[in-house]
Amino acid sequence: MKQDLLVAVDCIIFGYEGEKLQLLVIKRDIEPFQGSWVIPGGFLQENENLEEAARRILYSKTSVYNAYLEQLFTFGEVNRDPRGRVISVAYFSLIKSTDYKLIAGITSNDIKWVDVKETPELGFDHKIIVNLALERLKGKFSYQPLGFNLLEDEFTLTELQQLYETVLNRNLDKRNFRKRILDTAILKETGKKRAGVKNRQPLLYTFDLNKYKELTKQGFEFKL
Amino acid sequence: MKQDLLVAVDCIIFGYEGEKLQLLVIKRDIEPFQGSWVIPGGFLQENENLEEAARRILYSKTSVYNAYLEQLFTFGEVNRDPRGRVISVAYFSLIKSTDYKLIAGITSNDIKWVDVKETPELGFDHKIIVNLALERLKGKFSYQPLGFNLLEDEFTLTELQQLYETVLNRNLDKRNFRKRILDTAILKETGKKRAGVKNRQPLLYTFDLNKYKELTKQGFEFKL
DNA sequence: GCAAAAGTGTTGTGTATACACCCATGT
DNA sequence: ACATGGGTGTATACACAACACTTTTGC
Repeated sequence: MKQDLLVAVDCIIFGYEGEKLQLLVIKRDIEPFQGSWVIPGGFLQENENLEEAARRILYSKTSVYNAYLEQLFTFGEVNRDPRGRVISVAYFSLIKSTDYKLIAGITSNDIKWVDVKETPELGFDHKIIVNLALERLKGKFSYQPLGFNLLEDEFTLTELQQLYETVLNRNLDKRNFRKRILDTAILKETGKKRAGVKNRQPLLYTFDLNKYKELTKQGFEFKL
Repeated sequence: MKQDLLVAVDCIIFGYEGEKLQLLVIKRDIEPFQGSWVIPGGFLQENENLEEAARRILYSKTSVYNAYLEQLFTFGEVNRDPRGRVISVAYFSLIKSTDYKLIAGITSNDIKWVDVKETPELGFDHKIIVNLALERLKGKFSYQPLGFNLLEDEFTLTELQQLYETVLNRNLDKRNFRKRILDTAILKETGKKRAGVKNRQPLLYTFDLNKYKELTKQGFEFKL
């Protein structure tokens, strides 16, 4: 038994900065699609699992290892790659704002963040892949607290709300948002305030992962 | 570039009979796991898409071609197959009750339906795959009207409710269930009644696919 | 007429939404 | 003192959950 095909892993990497949801794209330096922007990917190695491959690719572009990572979908259209048959297992990842800033610093000509609302044309079928990732992200945001993976460890409620508004693409009521988030009790007050702002200093919160796990076990549901 | 691996497609095939959710399993006639029960699968052919492969496998075991089919997950653990590296793209499928009966008729020693609550040990990592499929099915049932894919074209509200109770694994209130289903208006009365029962004859309904599509476009949400 | 399942509304309870003003800080 | 965003409570509408009796049919 032999198959004349290859298995690749592609990563949709999301960041959040300037109240915009950002996507990491790289410029291909070889054919096919030389010079086109694409999402980072690579071929699966013999001794690695799919998720390991995704983390390897993620790390190679961002130097981030422990980001949120989730399998999205597997694409296998016969003609999706002009070189031949390539099956692509797509993963999507959420990068913390602190890490985002480091990556932004090493920006070169062939790697950059783009606002997902202004995504350029992408090589292969990567536009389709990204669109699916966006739908999934939006869907998951409504019933799972993923937002914390895109912010810094400590954040204000307003920052969190702005993130949700960006991803869900609608405005949320400030008081209702705060009430719901605080009622679920998955946030912990740090007692600190963000200083150096030109108005009242907002309280800083962290995501209480243990509390969240505990609640999840009890069949708790988060919805927004 | 060369990879020493194979891509397989495996199908979790669900049916519904006797108020039980059923899973189609086959007995392997070759090593590895010879004599074990497994879910149907096969290797991806060069000229077929992933979903086409899933349909081919589905058809080869059930003679059903147009069942509900959805990609579930891709499994790629390094040692999941003793023969070597095999990536498996899993699909799950829902078989109408009418088709179920045909398949049940051709039951042989090496293919059978089993109640998912009494699934035997399965070869490879298929138990894990089936469990994931069950979770996904349960999840989707709550917010997408998939039930109709497991019943006959015409069904009674009680039958529909029993199906939901089986899949969701909890009891539902009859009046509330009927109210909600009928309020969404995705059902059409046929005007017919099911005769030959030893009590009052229940009305028969069909799923109104067009209405459902229309409502979905308007951002309607189904929840149970 | 009896057994068995079909069919049918109302009421309370909790949840989601809409909404406006005062507070702290920097300039 | 003024501009900027932070922080807070209530009233209303809506959705969900609980609940029991009458009707039809076959035997």
